[in-house]
Amino acid sequence: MRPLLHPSIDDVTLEGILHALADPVRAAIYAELAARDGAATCSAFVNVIDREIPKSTLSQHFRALREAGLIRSERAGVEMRNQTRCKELEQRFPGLIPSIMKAYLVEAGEKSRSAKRKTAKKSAG
Amino acid sequence: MRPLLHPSIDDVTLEGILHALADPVRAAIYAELAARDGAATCSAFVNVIDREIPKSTLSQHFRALREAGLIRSERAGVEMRNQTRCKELEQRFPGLIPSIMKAYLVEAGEKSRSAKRKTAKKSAG
DNA sequence: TTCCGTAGTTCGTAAGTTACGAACTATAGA
DNA sequence: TCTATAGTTCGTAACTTACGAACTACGGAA
Repeated sequence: MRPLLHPSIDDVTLEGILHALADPVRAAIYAELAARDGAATCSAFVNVIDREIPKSTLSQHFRALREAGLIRSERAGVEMRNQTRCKELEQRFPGLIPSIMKAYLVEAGEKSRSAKRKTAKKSAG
Repeated sequence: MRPLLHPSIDDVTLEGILHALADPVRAAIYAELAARDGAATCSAFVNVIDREIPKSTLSQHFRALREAGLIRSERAGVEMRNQTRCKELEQRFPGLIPSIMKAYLVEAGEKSRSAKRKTAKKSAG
């Protein structure tokens, strides 16, 4: 098992960040992590989107976020504790992550509204 | 030749934007287009990065930017005029594009500084 | 009109990337 | 030492991307 790789903040690239967050599963994981105070395990995200994510896939997503410099992971017993590197990232690219998260929430809001409309239609029809 | 496809601004997704701008060639094209006042042709970007980009590849990059909703393209005689959709995008995801461009310029600044250091070393050595 | 040149698109394919199940490693606790 | 839990790695099939060759679209000259 190769050791966890965390790039130094100076080696974090815009390209890497955008690529990592361009995936909807990773964006959901990051948004959820950012919304929490502390750290969270990987397996807490098995249902972060509508369908269940296989754990090998989830593991790859965490690796992608980690190697892009978005999160920091450390082993704690049998599980893994993950947290965002938001302070460092804010220093490196001021305003970037907050504006992406804001856009993420704009979209999440639209989705939940359109879901509600569908539910309303169903119960009306 | 299929007609140019421009998504309605409401159909523009964060995922699409991040994916489009996660490519360094497309980010460079977009940044360059955003820095200009008016529109520019595709072929103006053959050398937007250090090496020359084949025109078929360039064409695909423009399509990607267009279909992500980042630019608007229209035929003008034999060439194509491209411009950003920055005002619409600003309405849809306030602050998103400016903060990505800001981060892009942070990195571009770092690169030019490290290139200068190399040049200085060379002429000193 | 026909021919030619320029600008850009499409297609085929080779190379690269991603997703996921099966098999594995690491750790805690009985 | 055995078992259970959490996560990783590997192999492979599916998907995506890059680029050359061949094409389309248009303008201008003859």
